[in-house]
Amino acid sequence: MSSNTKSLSSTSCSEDESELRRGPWTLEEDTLLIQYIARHGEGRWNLLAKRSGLRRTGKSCRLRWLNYLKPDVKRGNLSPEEQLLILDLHSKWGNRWSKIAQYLPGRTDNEIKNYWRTRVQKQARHLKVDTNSTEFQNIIRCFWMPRLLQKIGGESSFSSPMLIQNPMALQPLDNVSQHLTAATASPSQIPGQGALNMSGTIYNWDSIQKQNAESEFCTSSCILPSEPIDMPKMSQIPECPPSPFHAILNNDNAKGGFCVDDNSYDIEAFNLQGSVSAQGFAGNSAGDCYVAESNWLDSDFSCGMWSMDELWQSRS
DNA sequence: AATAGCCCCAACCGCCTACAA
DNA sequence: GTTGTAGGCGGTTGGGGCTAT
Repeated sequence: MSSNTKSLSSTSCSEDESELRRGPWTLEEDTLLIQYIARHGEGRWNLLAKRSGLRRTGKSCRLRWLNYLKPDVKRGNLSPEEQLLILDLHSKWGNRWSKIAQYLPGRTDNEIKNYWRTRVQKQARHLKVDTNSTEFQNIIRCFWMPRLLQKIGGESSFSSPMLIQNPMALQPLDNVSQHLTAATASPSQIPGQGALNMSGTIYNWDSIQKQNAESEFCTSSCILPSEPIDMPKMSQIPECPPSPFHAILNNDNAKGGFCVDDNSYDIEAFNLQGSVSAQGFAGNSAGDCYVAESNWLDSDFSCGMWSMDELWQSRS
């Protein structure tokens, strides 16, 4: 959307020279703002608004600069890595958009917020669940995030500047490193190929992919586009491990299979066939399978493959 | 080709916090 | 301690563009 071509808001017809402008920014306004900041720097937005000649509020100027004009603002679709980060960080911090945005260079809190509302919440609506519900958290952890991981791993080389620049990002997943053939290293030591650095840990994508490839039943047929998730049943599924990294990477779970279609890593593709391998869902009772966030790594998830029917039966 | 409905995102709003006077 | 101001944050909205019919 080109905001420069938008017409001004409803006040434009009776616009007085002294009135503040609202609505979409024009090219002239953008230029004024950029030039002023180039000369005087950011900050003191109300002063900026007065002195720059812009008939805007300081708030509006700040927002326009931070969300649109700032040179390092990244445009375009979020990469799988970025989506993964958002999902993971949101599970930790909730709607702390600005905090989440700190770990995605070039992305604004507004953009992340929009992503969450338009993509993630949309899916929750379709599935008739609340985004804060356990069911939806499970779906994200057990289906969406693994898809993103697979997508990331499937790309030729993983050298995400985002993750490398933000060693604190994905910190909640630190536990995973204990179960990986991981070596700590500074970012400068990171090999160019096949390694993901999180929290100073190198994750070897080759081994990740190998494990996935070895996973039983991990074919595209596991998840078909024809049958949506049955949410009433889904809601009965015991909570799965907090992190998909665990399910995918943990050797104990190598038999498990998340089925990922390289071409549809977005949540739009969340559909299940009658039989689904959902590592971490399994267990003879909710108590068997539920593992608290703090200690899931110590628990035994090696429960093999379960069909959805088995899962439902196990819950009954 | 026309149109209705949906999607996306830039921008606004209200609230909160920090800080200076 | 109180008040005013600025900046930041999360929630919400409006409208242009896209898509399906």
